Amino acid sequence: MLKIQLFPTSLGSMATEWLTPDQQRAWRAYIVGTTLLMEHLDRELRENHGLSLPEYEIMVRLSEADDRALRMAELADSCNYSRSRVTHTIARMERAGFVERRQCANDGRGVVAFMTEAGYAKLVEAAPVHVESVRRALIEVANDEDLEAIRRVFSNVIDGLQHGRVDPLLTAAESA
Amino acid sequence: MLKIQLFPTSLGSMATEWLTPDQQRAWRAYIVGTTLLMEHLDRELRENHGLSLPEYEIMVRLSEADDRALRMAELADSCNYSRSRVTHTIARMERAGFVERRQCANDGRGVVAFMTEAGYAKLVEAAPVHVESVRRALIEVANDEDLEAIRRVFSNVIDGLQHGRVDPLLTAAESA
DNA sequence: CTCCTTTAGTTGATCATTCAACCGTATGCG
DNA sequence: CGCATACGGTTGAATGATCAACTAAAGGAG
Repeated sequence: MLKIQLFPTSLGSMATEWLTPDQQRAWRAYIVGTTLLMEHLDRELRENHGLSLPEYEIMVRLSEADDRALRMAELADSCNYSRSRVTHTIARMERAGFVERRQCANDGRGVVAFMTEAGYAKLVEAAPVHVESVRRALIEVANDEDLEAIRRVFSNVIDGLQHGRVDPLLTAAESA
Repeated sequence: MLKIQLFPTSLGSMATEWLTPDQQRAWRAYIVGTTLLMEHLDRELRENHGLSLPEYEIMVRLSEADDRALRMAELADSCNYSRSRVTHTIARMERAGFVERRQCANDGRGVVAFMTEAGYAKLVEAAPVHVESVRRALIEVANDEDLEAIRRVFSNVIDGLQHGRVDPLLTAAESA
């Protein structure tokens, strides 16, 4: 029985390079580890602080911005979330009292989201616990070289995906 | 204006170690890179093959199993998905004709999901393209040492989270 | 053997995200 | 100046995931 595995075999018509066993192990560990890590961090935030991980990311970005405020599009860009997602998430956070929206002063199209005092207090409460979880789950099981490799690799991933060096439509055309 | 940043400051009552700048950069690159990578891989599978990333993961696990079949609980464990999620996802895949469910022969509680010929054909079609995307987006922007670091770190993450060495309730009790 | 606890999987309601369409505003070209 | 295009953000329906509760089957203790 032929099994699909992500290393060399005569699968498909495409002259494709499959992953080596080492590449495969790295990929699988990354996928499973990331699934567990995100679920763990999200569950802890929700149970202890009533925040989801995306809400936490948004609050971090707002807290770092001048006047704790960002345009919706800037917020979407910095989190790499869709504008629709940010609109829905900010609406929920506004209902919870963590954020308020105001019209942009110099661009009638724009909306600025800024963090309320309640939101800031919530982040102050949640951040130390969250960072501790990140440390225990990831930072403490890696050494400095490992972390530098992660930083370098995922910076390269960002470069490739964000700046169009990996374009599936383009690569499909090249193969044609 | 005090900004929340993930490195040392007098935030919170907990005697917490914040992340160093290097740790912070690794963490941020990982979070943003992972968000982009998952969105990219999921979008490509959906647009080109009508599969979501979780559905693809499930199909890979089934294809690797004896007789291309797994119990629902085994499937949930191997993907690190909840049983409820697996039930809903398998129901959708069954409606699409990629999977069939049967009663377990020697345990009346159990249900076995196995891949149909149509499902297998779909995976054969999708796998080379998906692997190529993984190669281009991640493997090609890392060297062998980087990949070994990723494998080691995320294996450690899995160990810590899956085998109870990071237990938020326990760590909270220890701090009390 | 009976009964209680645990396991396996499902169900349906709710929530969060995605998607396409929409509306209002800004910009730039003819 | 008017109009067409692009931008910014929102909306609501559809989809997928989560959650708590549920049912059926298995196992073990008394």
